[in-house]
Amino acid sequence: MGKQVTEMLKGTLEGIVLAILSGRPAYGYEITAWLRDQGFSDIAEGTVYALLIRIEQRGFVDVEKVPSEKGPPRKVYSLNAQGREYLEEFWRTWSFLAERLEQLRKGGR
Amino acid sequence: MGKQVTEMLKGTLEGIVLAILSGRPAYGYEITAWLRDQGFSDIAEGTVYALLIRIEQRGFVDVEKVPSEKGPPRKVYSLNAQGREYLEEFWRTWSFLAERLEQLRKGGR
DNA sequence: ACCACTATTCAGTGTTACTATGTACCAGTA
DNA sequence: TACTGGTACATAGTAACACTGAATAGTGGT
Repeated sequence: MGKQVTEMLKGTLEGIVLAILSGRPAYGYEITAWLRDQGFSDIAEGTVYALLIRIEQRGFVDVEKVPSEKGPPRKVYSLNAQGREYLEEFWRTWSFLAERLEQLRKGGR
Repeated sequence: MGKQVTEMLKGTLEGIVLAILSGRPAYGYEITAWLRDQGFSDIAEGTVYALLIRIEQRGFVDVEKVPSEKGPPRKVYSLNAQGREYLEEFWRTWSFLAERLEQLRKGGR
């Protein structure tokens, strides 16, 4: 999609994935497919997996290995209490930024 | 303000500054002060100056040195045609991201 | 002479997403 | 048996960007 999105995703992709997990548990391959479906056409698989490992190490998610009918076992991630707290902080930060951007767009300086 | 904002600003700060310049020409010190005023409390001066040099090298702005009543001369930046084009692309990218984020926030997965 | 404010610059660091590749498991088919 | 394709995860190296911290420099007031 271009470099602009790539840079903008820094910081927000993490929130996006946490938001997805707040709805229901999911695993990497599934998340990647969903993102592509939503128009994030060139998010690399490696990016998602790296991100998942990161949020696991920070303690935002619980992990469970679940056997798959097709292929190797899935690592299913679910948001825990700490993750929900962090997600709420993410939304506050996002709101702050989005409000200022909208003001700027509407001709404000 | 925390690391979350810092990461989220990657890619958007550039758009913010371009949007500011689309209103009227401005110089670094002024932009930094304005940002701090808007609640971006810990955007480093160095960050803004580096960004200005970057967008200058990409050809998005025209630069003019203007003597200041107090202190060294100002480098006044104004958005040129190429910059306006890039800014529009920025808004499209931002909209794309913002829409998906809002959907996610409203419980959609 | 010294300090505060204005104004710009730059070297070094950390974080994050991308590229590219490798590993591995399973089902269908020639 | 060997091959292909879809599923699923991992990782080393790279690029981009914002931050830290410091340096430089001009002006006015004490």
